[in-house]
Amino acid sequence: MDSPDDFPGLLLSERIRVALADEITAGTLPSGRALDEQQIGDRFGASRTPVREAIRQLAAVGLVEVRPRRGAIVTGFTAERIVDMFEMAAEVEAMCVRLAAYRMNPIERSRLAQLHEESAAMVAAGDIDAYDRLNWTFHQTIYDGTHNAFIAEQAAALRDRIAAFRRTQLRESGRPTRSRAEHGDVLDAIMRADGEEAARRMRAHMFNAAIALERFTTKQQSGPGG
Amino acid sequence: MDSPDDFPGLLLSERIRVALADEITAGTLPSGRALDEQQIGDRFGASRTPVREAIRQLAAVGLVEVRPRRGAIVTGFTAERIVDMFEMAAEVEAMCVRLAAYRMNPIERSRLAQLHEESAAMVAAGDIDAYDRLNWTFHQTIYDGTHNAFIAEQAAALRDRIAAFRRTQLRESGRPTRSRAEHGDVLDAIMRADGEEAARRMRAHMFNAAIALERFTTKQQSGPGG
DNA sequence: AGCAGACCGAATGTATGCAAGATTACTTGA
DNA sequence: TCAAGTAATCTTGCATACATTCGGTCTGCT
Repeated sequence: MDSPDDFPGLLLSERIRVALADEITAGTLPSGRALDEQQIGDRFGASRTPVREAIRQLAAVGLVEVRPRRGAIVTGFTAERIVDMFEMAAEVEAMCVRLAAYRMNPIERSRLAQLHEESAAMVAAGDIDAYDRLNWTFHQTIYDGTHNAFIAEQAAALRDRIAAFRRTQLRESGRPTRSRAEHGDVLDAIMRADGEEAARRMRAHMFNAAIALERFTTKQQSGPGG
Repeated sequence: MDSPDDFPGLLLSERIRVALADEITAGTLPSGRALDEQQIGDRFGASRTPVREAIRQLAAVGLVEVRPRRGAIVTGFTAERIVDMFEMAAEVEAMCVRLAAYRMNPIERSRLAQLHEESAAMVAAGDIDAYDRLNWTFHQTIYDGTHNAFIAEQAAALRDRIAAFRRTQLRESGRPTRSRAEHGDVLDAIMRADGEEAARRMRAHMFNAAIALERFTTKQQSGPGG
């Protein structure tokens, strides 16, 4: 897993950053684990310099915390913090869909409906990964529908940050079907340009996803970062 | 201005980061300006290492853009992008105040009202800096009132990012008085625990601040980063 | 004269070495 | 035996040196 020798074009610090991010979200590096620069450098066959840059990048995304002159530790994802992150994500999604419902042009609305149609086959086939990818496109289309590049960037960045937890919840039995149905409800409100209702339905959708995640993780006891 | 010799306790990279951030938001470093690591290091009497870290930190908050092996340039803040940032800030503030109106306990509401009372004297005295600081505390108290640590962090970070543009708008004649009156409207809705109304009023407040900024900058032609 | 290719310079990326601060362990005293 | 102070060690922060790549320019060919 720790073989940044692939991707020869990328910067060494970038490869280390991606590798560390994977290990953190996968739980290989548990919450609170101290990140020793020299040790990580040895593990990747690199010096401390690119490791330091990678750690700072991870700190910017919130995956690690750096204490000046005291080293970096993996961010502690308590259950409460994950709930908080999900609520923030839900509110941001609601915000985006409210603006998008008012601002999307007919072509954008049509594309959104088409994406929703395409997802039916994936849910029927049980292809969670494919559905998750199309799910991302669906939400990204809504972000862009706000016609606000900054909001779209921030929303996408936030979604990336909770990606590790988000993908988990789709694995609960029956969740993809209900997830798609909720998408349909949101889409319906968007088509009627009812932003407030779309926001309410999106909040409900995200709330249900969070509930599904909690049910799934409490049963499995294998959440990322414990 | 470039004297990071003050603040001896802080890390050198942090001092450079703050100094560069100031110069960017103040317009001393205009949009698109290339940031030469060696040159900046010489200017601050430091080596390239802390300069690199500072630049990466600035990239994380969106003040500069780093192209791999091609150096960093100051982010271009077009008028449209500033408008987008203000809209995002307005929506986030509205989101926070909506949640806070539902969740703040009596003590927190009382403290918010007290802050509002204290601001009256500063507006009357025309002390913009003092009012701006109390303004920050007012909004931070609302963030904390969401009882969601993650949302509070993100909202504060976003507010920091637009701080440079925000302080400018208070310098328009008569703006502090109107700003405080709008705060009073928001506070009123919070006290009645009417989250939706508080959100609407907060959106209006932020919208007015953006309008004031635009009026002020178009008259002055001295917006940060041009 | 215009364009293509190679060479050169300059800036970034990485490695290594040194200094300062923090943590830990040990010693000494009560 | 425990607590406080001190010293040793380890880690981070910074400086310096080397490697690599990108951009510009010069030259040669068409």
